[in-house]
Amino acid sequence: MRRVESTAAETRQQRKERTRQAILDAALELVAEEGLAALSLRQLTKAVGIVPTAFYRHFSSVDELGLALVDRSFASLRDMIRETRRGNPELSGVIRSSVAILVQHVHSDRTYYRFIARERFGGVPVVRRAIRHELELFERELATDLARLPHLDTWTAEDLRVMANLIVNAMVATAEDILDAPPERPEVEREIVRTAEKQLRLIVVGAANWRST
Amino acid sequence: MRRVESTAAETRQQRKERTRQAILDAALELVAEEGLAALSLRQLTKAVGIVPTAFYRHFSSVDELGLALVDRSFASLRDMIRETRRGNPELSGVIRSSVAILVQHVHSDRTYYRFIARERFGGVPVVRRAIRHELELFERELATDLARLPHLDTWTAEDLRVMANLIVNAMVATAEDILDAPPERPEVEREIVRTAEKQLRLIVVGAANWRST
DNA sequence: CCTTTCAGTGAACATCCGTACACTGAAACT
DNA sequence: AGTTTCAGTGTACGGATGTTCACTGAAAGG
Repeated sequence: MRRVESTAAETRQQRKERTRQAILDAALELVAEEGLAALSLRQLTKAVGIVPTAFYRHFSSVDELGLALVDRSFASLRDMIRETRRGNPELSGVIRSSVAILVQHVHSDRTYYRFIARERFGGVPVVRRAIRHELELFERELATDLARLPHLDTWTAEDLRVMANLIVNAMVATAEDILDAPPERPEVEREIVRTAEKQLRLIVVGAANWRST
Repeated sequence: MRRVESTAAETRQQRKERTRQAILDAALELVAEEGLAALSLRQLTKAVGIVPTAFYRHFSSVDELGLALVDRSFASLRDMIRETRRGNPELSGVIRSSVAILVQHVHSDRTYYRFIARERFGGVPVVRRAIRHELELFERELATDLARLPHLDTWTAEDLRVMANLIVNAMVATAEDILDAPPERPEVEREIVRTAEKQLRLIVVGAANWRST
């Protein structure tokens, strides 16, 4: 069982994992066009280069595939928030840099964010619920980060969650806008970025003057 | 051509229109479960009670059906904004009443809002673009309404659009939350309403103190 | 009264779908 | 060396899919 692999090229587990990843990659491509509900097992396996029945060696159902895609996509999102956290904690630059990091991530992991945006409301129930749950965890993380900001350290946990929810919704919408922006017209994307920054600033200003009215 | 209908019961055009509406109704039901991309023409026509080919007497393609659904759904949304406009213009109560009207509309026209939320990001490209366009019009309307509010009459058109966009995104997310809330637990919905109200208030407070920081 | 229009019919089609089943062959283990 | 495991194969199936075409029959128009 715990033998060192004798084959020079590739062990069996490695091959399997490689096929699994190939399935996930192909699924992300196909889902981007028609959505998970309209995903055909046959064209998926054809894109991977395996026979339809071989799919079941890796996933017991399409729903399970969907959940794996949720995991994979949110791993990228967690990378993003980690990177954002490393940035400078000054309030002035944090908005610009956060949006910039978001844009960069959306571009490099385009298929992940397309998947999340697509299946968040549209997907199969079990996948939609999984995404919703992950976004909730994400909001909670964001809320604890927000609590460290100067004006917000006296806020209740609930108010922080409400604010985090608003921010996450705005950022998801921003991500989808960027995905839909024509690549040959960079000024459209600049406009989206400016809008996102203004919205974040509006929220922050609102937070700074909260309960003062 | 312009004869008064001689038949007592129903004229031919009326029958056709009735079938058309039945198709739209059935489509809204089916789309709620799996999305427009996974809609089957056969089960749709079976639900209506007509033969598959009869569908083409009303729509030349599924995409066209989708666009008709967009029209129909946004007609409901326009009713809503009209109703909201009629409300009292005092700032204090406008948030609570707006959210209340939203909730009421989402409940009575549940399938329309489900459709919009589902197909906004997830749908067939042409439908997604149509929804995006309608939401843009809606944002523009909202922006002109916002311009009449006390603190906002000096704002630039662009800033108003940015704010309207943020509000619309938050409200769409709220609508979907309400749709997903379990009907047997009204306290969940109350929580969603409270969150939506707080978010709107946060935005309004931000707007009131805009550029003052 | 005769003709036209046209919403809906019903059979037929080629194609794609998911999945069951027995299989192969090489890697992994004893 | 012999055995087991198992990722991937290949066939075959019953059923659902979208679209075609010629049709029916009642309402609308002349």
